[in-house]
Amino acid sequence: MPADRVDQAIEVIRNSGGRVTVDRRAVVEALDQSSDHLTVEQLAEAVWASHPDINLATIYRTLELLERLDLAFHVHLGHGPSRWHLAGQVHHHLVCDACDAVIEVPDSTFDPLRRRLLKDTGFAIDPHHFSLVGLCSSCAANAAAEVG
Amino acid sequence: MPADRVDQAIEVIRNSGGRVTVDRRAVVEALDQSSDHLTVEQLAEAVWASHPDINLATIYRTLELLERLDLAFHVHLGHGPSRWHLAGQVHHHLVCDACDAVIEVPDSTFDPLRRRLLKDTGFAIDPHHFSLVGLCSSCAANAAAEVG
DNA sequence: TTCCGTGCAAACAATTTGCAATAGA
DNA sequence: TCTATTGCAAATTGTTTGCACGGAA
Repeated sequence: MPADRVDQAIEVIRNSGGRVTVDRRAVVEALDQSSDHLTVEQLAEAVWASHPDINLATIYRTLELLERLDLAFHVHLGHGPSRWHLAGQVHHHLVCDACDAVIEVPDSTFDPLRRRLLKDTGFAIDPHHFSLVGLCSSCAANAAAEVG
Repeated sequence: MPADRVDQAIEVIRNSGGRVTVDRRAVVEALDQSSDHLTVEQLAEAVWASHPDINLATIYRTLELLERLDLAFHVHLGHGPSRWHLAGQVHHHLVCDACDAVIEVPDSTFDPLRRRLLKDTGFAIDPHHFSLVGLCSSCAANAAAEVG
């Protein structure tokens, strides 16, 4: 039975020479327990639910550390602040420009595009840092209704 | 012979009820003459080359106006400030995470993906506001060399 | 003449940083 | 102990806004 994601991440921090602190564990736990694509503000609130005294700068610095160790990643979804998630199942985000809904799609959806871009331009899409803006089905329907 | 992009944009502003000012014309001209995907800072420098007294807030407000009239658009390319371009040939951007190179690809490259997402999720990708992060061919080669 | 557009400076949001105090290993 | 980590407050960056003045229509 493998240790959970939190313990695994803590081990990576320790093995990399970093110190395991209460603050760092709290940030990793909050990331692990919350949904995907949290803003730093949302993450901070989750952290503060159990550890109200952890400083916002510490959360930023911990996220920076986690990203350096490939334990967490951030993406820019449309406008607004960046959003964070623990490493795990790779997937991508469709962000509705009208209602801010986030739709997740599996990485494999992009395989044909990835192959084509690699062949045409040599460019390798980063599977971690990736989002598309547009209209979700209901907002697209509304937009069509307004025009028509 | 159609009027150029600058005159066309000015006409749209006038017809929409907006006033045609020296400042607005200067911003449109700078956008027209410069390369695509300018940051506001780069745009401001282009504007200031001929009109040093135009205020930065005015440039921001003009860009907001142009976007409202579908005359210009901004995209978020990877990290950093947003980047602007006049309406025109629709294309997309591949941004290298390592060297910040921007590679343009035609809109048609995304047709299969667009059809697939529309079919699978009903999501309609916005053709204007779209970018992919990854590694350009030379940086990907370097990364592979370092690992291997 | 009538408002729209502008300059200016201040507010703002997200994020980063310097430095002294603190606490892991 | 020794130095990485933290708290705090201030600095930074990119962008927006309030308000009084000036200029397009």
